[in-house]
Parts: sequence; C-alpha cells; structure tokens
Amino acid sequence: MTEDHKGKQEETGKKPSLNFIESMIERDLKNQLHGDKVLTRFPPEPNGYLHIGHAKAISLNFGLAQKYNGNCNLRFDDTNPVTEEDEYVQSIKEDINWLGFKWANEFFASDYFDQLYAWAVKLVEMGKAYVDDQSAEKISETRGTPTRPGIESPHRTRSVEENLRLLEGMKNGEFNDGEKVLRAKIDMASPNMHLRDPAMYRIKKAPHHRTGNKWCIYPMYDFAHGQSDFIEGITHSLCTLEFEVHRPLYDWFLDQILEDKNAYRPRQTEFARLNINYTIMSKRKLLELVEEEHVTGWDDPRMPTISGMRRRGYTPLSIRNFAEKVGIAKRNNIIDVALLEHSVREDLNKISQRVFAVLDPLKVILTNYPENKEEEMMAVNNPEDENAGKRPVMFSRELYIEQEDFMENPPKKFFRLAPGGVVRLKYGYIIQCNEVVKDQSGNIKELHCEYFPESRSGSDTSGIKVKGTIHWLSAKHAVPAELRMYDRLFSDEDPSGHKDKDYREFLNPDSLIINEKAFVESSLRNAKPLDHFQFERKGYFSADHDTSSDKPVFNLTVTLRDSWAKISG
RNA sequence: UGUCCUAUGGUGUAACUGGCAACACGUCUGAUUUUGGUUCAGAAGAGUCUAGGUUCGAGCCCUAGUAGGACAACCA
Repeated sequence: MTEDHKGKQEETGKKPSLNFIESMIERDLKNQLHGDKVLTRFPPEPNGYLHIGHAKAISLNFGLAQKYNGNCNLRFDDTNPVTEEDEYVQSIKEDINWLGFKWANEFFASDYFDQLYAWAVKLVEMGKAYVDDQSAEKISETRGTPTRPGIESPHRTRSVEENLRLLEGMKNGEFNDGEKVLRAKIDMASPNMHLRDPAMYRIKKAPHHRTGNKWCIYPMYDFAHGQSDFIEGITHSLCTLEFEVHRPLYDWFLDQILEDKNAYRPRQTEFARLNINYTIMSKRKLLELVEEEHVTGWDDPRMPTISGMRRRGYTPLSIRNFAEKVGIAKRNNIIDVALLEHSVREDLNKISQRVFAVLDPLKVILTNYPENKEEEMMAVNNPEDENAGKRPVMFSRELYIEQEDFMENPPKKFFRLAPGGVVRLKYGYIIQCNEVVKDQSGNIKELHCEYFPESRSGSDTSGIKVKGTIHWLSAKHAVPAELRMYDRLFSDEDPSGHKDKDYREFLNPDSLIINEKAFVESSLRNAKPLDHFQFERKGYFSADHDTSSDKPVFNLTVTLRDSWAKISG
C-alpha cells in the first residue's frame, strides 16, 4: 500500500464494515460476474399496505442500487388476482416515493404472463411438467411430510400430447377452478417439500386488476419470480429467510428454461426479516386489525404501516436511518422499539419547530399583573437551527400551566412550582406561588401567583435563582386543540408469539387516548397536515389531516425522553 | 424421526484467521442547559452456545452435540 492510500484510509477513518450482501456484491463486481452491473428489485404483492418491515427491504434494495451505481426496479408480484387490488399498487407507489426512492422501471409479474405460459408449454414438451386432475386436498395428502416421501400422482405419466391439450384447455377455460393443475415433474421423494412436484399454474376464473379476463390460469409465485428476475436482468434477487427453501426450485426452473447454462442468471439471497417488539408485522394480521376495526384504517397512526407512521409524524429520513441501524444479517431478530423511537427523535429534534402546548391545564392568575396588559414574548423556534428564527408568544395576567408542573407537597428533587416556590416561565417572567385555590371537594382550581417584573426573560435583573423552567400559555390567547395521544398498540412484547393466545388479546386498550382539554399556541391554527412540531417539554406532535383552524388536531409522534419520569416513577 | 438456515454484552450489528472483541440503541454517573429535551464527558455490561479437532495462533476453519428458526396453500 502506498503512503497515499494509507493517508486516505486514515482520513476516512475505519474501513466501512459491510453486511454479507454487500460483501457478496463486491465479490461479484470484482469477479465481473455481471460486469459492473447491479440491478435489484423490490417485489411487493399488491394485497396490502407496506409496513416498516418492507421499509427495511426497500432501503436494502434501493440502497444497494445507489451504493453500487446500479438500479432498482419496482415489480408488483401480482400472480393471485383474488387478493390483489389497484388500491394497493397505488399506496405502495406512494409510500416508496415518500420514503424518497426512485425505481428505474415499474413492472408487473403480469407483464410476463405470455412468456411464462410459453415456458410452461416448453416444460411440458420437455416432459418436465404435467397436468394433474387430483384435487388440492388429494395433492396435499400425497405430498407426504417433511420426514416421509410423497406419492406420485397417477397422472404423472401422461403423454406430452395429452398434457399439452389439457394445459391448452385450462388456459381456454374448459375446466373449473381446482379441477386441473399444472405441476412440475421433479421428485416426490425430495427432502425439500418444495421439490415434490410443485404447482406451476392453477385455474382461477377471477378478473385480474391488470389483465382483466384475459387469463383464467395464473402462475404460482415459484414459477413466476425467478423468471421475472431473469427477464428483467436482475443481478441480485434479495428476499427474506422463509424463501430459503424455495431457492432450489428457483434455480430448477431457471435450469430448465436457460439455453446456455453458463450465461447470465439471477441469484436469490435471503436475509432476516425485521421484527420489532410490541408490534406485529404480518400483513394478514394487519388486514384483520383494519377489517375488524381495531384501528381506523391502514393509515391509523398506531399501525406499523408506512402510511400509519407517516400520519403519526415519522419522517422518511427517520425510517431510512432506522433501516440502516438495524443492519442486515441472516439471524432472526427482534428489534427494540426504543431504536425506532430514537430514530424519529433524532431527526425531529433537528427539524421541528418548537411551540408551547399545555396538555393538562391548570389556571394561574398573576395577581400583581395589570388586568388588561398583554406582552409579546419572543420565543426561539428551534435551538438546533439558528436560521429558524423567533416568534412572538402572548403573555397576560391569566395563564395555563401543566397540572403536573405544580405539586402541593413536592418531593426533594422536584424543580417546578410549589406553594411559596418560584419557577421561570420560559421566555417570560419568574413567578412565585402564593395561594392554592381549591373547590369544595378539595381539587386545585387555580393558583394565585405574583410575577417579578424585573425578571423578564432577556433582561432579568431580579437576581432570583430558579431551579426550573416551565412552559405556559396565555389563557386569553390559547387555542383549544384535540390531541391524539398514542401508545403502543400491543401490551405484550411478542403479541403473536403465544401458541395458546391470540394476538388480539394483547391489544392495548389505552393505545389511543383523545385529549380534548389541551391548548396550543394560536399560530397552530395554521398548521398543515403532516407538519412536525415539538411541544416543548412534552413531545413531538404532527398535525393530522383532520386539523382545521377552528379545531387544530395533532397526533403524538413520540414523547420527549423524560428523565424526571424515571426519578419520580 | 428428514432437509436447510442460524448461534457474539439486555437488544441489534461489526471484527480484512493473528493486539483477552468494536459500534449503535438501552442502562447508569457527571457537566452544560431559560425544554428534567439536546449536547458533552465518562461508566457498567459479552471472553463470542457446548465439547472436541486443525493451527505457533480461532469469534472466524472442521466434526459432533445443544438451542432457535424455516419447510407439508392450487398464498406470496
């Protein structure tokens, strides 16, 4: 190594550590397996909304393409018309776009139906596929078990001519659903169940969201995926671990179809899917939550869907950073939600506008403050961003502070307001609590305090020392708002990990608490849906699409870290 | 009574076979702070599932075991 190189390496710090897929790609690039080409693909089935697990796969596939100067295709795996809908393809495209990725081409497996059918005919001609008349149940029975070989179908030895005729008949709608199925002729005794004459085509007399009524037979995933990769020239076909046992079949179909065994072929590589504690990632279960109305829809802010997280106030960057942080490996994992929350806070801290909001109001009357006086206090919009500027916040005689910022009998380490104590109103004055006014039942109704005129923020000559600073709102100027306070949807770390219990049993009854007694700064009347704010000392909130100037509505994205909560329990 | 995959601090990911293991999250100290936020400084926490083997030398290679996961839709 030259001095030059050494210097460069020292400048850039440590060698970047690669995950096993990056190592493979770099090895392939070095061996010029596909020249300098890197082409990946993200292949969602349009039968549901994308979730955070997909975000990991998206970041991987698109990220790899970016890193290695390649491209990534978006390919909808639409081989099962009964579960797939155009609504889903639209939402998927919107979500990927929102995450900030651009696909090189938009394809559909259904684009390849003609070619796939031609290949099926070819396999029949080669004697590698046959039409089976057995029912799905019968085929299932005769498939054997992982430890016991299957039994060959009586139709396995049909002549090529008959198979060809039958396949043609299937395609032409001469048979009903389930009456016939095209099977690959491989090995009923294979220890790999997927090689025991797997189905290639089944009859489904259902309209397809793109091909309409053109077809009544549809290829199975296994007969479509590898060939689709091949057609597009995909170099690295990445999928999750459960497809590992499908890889021999992926390769088998390619082996039959490829003329030149040494020519280009795509290769499947599997990585571990994302799991996060306190959440579920199964599309089927997420669909159930929507259909059974445990949530308000796919974009309910409690859902781990991209659209739900967007509405909750997550940013694209925070999700991409999260996907980066969880890493790529083959080991099953359960990521702590704390990492996700850290990722949003990290981004939101940098970009979000600070505002005052009082979630649980307690009235404070400044007895020595003139009745009709109002002042504009200048508040910093974002201490992390000098260019964010300042804004005026109205101050007056009657204020709201947080209920929890006052305690009649405070513990030792309580730095906020208490009888006879002082506290700084941020950007305002220091006040002292002189009287606690209660109603008949003994509940605290309001606080009578005095303010120190010479303690005004920025020109404080009072010399008074305070231990705490709290936020506040002028009662006269505060705007009532609806705050949707979200908590985790499930109360169990692994809701679907209990054999004897349904995941629904762990739904958290307090996952949404609507706060309608809160007040916010009047500037928030103008908040636009998806705008991000930090309600100082409370948390990050995002305006919901239900928000209006009459009634601002915000979703809690995530609370601020709260070390006081740890101390106070 | 099968095949395949995996096994590193609480969690997740690293470590180009060769300095009793690094980074992030989390946890705990302390400092700063007109957000009990942020930031900063620091600490605790694993001897790399077990047993053998190869080697001068193994978290990395081999064998066996153990544990976890995947596979028996005409789903993807």
